[in-house]
Amino acid sequence: MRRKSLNTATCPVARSLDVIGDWWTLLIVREAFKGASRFSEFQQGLGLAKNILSSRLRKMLADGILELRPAAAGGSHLEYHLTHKGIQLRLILIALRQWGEDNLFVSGEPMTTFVDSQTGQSLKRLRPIRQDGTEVGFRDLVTKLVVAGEGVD
Amino acid sequence: MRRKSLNTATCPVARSLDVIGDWWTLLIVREAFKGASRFSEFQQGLGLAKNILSSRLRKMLADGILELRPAAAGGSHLEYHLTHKGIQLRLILIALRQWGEDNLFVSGEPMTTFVDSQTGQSLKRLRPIRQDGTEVGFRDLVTKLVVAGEGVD
DNA sequence: CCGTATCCATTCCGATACTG
DNA sequence: CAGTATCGGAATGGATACGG
Repeated sequence: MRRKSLNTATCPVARSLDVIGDWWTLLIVREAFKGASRFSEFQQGLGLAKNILSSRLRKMLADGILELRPAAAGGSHLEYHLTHKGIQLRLILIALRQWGEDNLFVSGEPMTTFVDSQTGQSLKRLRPIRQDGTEVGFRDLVTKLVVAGEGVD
Repeated sequence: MRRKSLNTATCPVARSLDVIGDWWTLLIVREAFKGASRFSEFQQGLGLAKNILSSRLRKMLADGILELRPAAAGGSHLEYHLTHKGIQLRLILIALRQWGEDNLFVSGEPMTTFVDSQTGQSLKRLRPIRQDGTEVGFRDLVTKLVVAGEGVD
């Protein structure tokens, strides 16, 4: 039987996973951030089967994460580009990356990391902070039911 | 054929997805943050089949995300608790949550959100910042190859 | 209450061949 | 180059029945 769809869940985590919670989607987004925009670039960068890539790209277009745009340099071609919604996934990639850097590598292994292209500086670890700028402790978060669109606090 | 394992990739995003990149693992972590620690609590909170839950819990134990501890209140029972490695997944949950809140709900829908249990304040959006505290623009991130354990910049 | 074992349908994924 | 079509093996997921 098909997995339950989570797209009506009240939990945003569940809905997010329903859209991007598979192995390839976020890696496609990663490639897009690295500059990939064509079918072959994604395929070579990821090494996945073409039919899988095809179906993922189609789903990501439908989900509004990618959009098709004519090639920049006059080519009569269509390219896949991140939408605003897709660009915002960058935070999730950074969170995944930092967790992986801190927990999945042993000292000495080669590893890629994000650096600022201007200064070469690396990034600080992301931290959850309250509206007033103070930091939230590990266990000090509770879920609360609100109505979307009505500013909380 | 089995999906390629990504656990030797140099990209931390790929390795992270190899460990937590399926639909249930992060939801189990979410339940654990909400206080679930027993098999039945996870099962009722998520509504997934018991065999799936069983295999996921086992894998998460093997991956060091959960650990078994004797029940707090003298019960002769074992409970699943997040390890430090598991607790650090909180950032990923927050990133997923904020993306979902911003992109997957229409105004008026009921939605859960994180608030600070002390003050009731909601959280600010996560932001990537450089070591010097300044904010990084959307496209100003490049991946760079480094060696794990050697501090970058 | 805590799982494990089995069964079955669906999906995922890779490989390959093929079209425009 | 950019996909689509098809195949087969493996994994996923739900339901149920069963043992500790």
